[in-house]
Amino acid sequence: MKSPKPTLEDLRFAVLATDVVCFRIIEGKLSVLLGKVDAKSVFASKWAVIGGLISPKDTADEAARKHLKNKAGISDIYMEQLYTFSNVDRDPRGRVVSVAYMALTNIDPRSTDTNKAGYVETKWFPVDELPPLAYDHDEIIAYGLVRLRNKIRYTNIAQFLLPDRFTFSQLQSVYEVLTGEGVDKRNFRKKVMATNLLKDTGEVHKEGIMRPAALYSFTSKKIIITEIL
Amino acid sequence: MKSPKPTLEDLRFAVLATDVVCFRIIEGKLSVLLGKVDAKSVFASKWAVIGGLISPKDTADEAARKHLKNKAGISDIYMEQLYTFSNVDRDPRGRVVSVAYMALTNIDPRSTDTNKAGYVETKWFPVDELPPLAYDHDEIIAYGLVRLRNKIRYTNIAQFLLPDRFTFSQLQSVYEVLTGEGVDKRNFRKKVMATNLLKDTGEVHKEGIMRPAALYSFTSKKIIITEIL
DNA sequence: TTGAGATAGTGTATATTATACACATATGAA
DNA sequence: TTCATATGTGTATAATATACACTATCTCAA
Repeated sequence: MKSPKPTLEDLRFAVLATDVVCFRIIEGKLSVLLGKVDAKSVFASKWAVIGGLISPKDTADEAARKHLKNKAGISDIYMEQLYTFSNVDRDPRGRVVSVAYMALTNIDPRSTDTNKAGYVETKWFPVDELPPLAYDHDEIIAYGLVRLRNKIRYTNIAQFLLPDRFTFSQLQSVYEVLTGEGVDKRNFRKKVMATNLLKDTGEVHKEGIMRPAALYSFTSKKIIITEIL
Repeated sequence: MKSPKPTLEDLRFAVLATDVVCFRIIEGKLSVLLGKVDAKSVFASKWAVIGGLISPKDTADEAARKHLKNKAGISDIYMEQLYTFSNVDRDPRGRVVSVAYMALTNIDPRSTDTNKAGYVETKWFPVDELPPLAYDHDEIIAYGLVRLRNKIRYTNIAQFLLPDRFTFSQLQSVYEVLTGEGVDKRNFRKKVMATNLLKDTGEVHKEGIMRPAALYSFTSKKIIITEIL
């Protein structure tokens, strides 16, 4: 026997959320920004990636950017959609479907003008030293890691983990941290230069007692797909 | 001034849907399965990819499979999530967020045991001869096309567009249709064989008056990532 | 002023991989 | 038996990737 036709309310059963896996390389370690969950929550004292509910007037993208801004003081950041997690029991409080994003930055973009809707505390954790995580956020972070580690090889997204102008050593370091393997600097330079993704700014980077290094920048902020490594 | 705390009903504003871009190669043309929208709809006489609402007990994946089965009589098909479309006005009737999927098949898997909740008619259309489409389904199909055309180059998903056992010519044809460019059959064979994705079944394919061709199959149904073309 | 310490920057020889290319083979039908 | 049709195979050359080590530029301290 068929059940009666569902009402509109039956269909509006789910709360929509968004979660943003924000990556940054800190002292040679790929790290992710987490927020400590409020003590009143089921997941008290666990950590979660930055996120929250989507409100009626926002797209998932807009909601993701708003939560980054309100809860972590982050704006103007590279962001792309990862995957939508819809397991029925992923949130013990009820049905929550989450559209996950990945964000990349090279600095700590957090400012202090966050409202009180956020986390007890936000903090960057190296991806291989993660604390206990709330919800299915381990799965979400793992998904982001795979995406990032693949995409670095065939797109120009490395730029979002670097300052606007950077040395070849800095660029190479990003690749080594993400792939986990070292490369010969002469061969690395040849490969990267062959892609035409970089331009020499003519400026040099002076720091400490070392020989100054030429500063490069990416030619395009748009995602360009081309084999690199 | 801040608005009052939203109620649960305020947050459960969206209807969740799923849309499946189902691909199949028919007579050398990459084609997609569409359903003609009911005459009572705003999009009457337009065509849509197979999909529908997600119900409370289903994940997006489960909902996608159920709609394929109920509305197009399709089951046991390769499927992967594409992207979630959340534009506020993508459905003129109200807020509908859709989790899009891509499905691949080699035959017409439609059976006639579809219930009446479906479309006026379902039909395969070559991707470069699409009829007027409902909602943002042009965008969804375009997204699926990009995914498929990229993924064929570095995974073993070509298998889902082929029968279990296939000749090298059939395999090469899949690649040529999807990439839009021809390849030398000796070089193609070398590249594919180097990946170890295929095994010779020992059997041969006899058809018509031609020399029989050896039948191959993929060694794994699981998605394997390895450079092919 | 000179040498030590630190990182930047460069070229070549060799191995590996990709490409271009043409003919003999197996089958059924006439 | 020969014709039509699609199958199946190898090699020479070009292009690309890899391995590898020294010189250059700067600051600081002796």
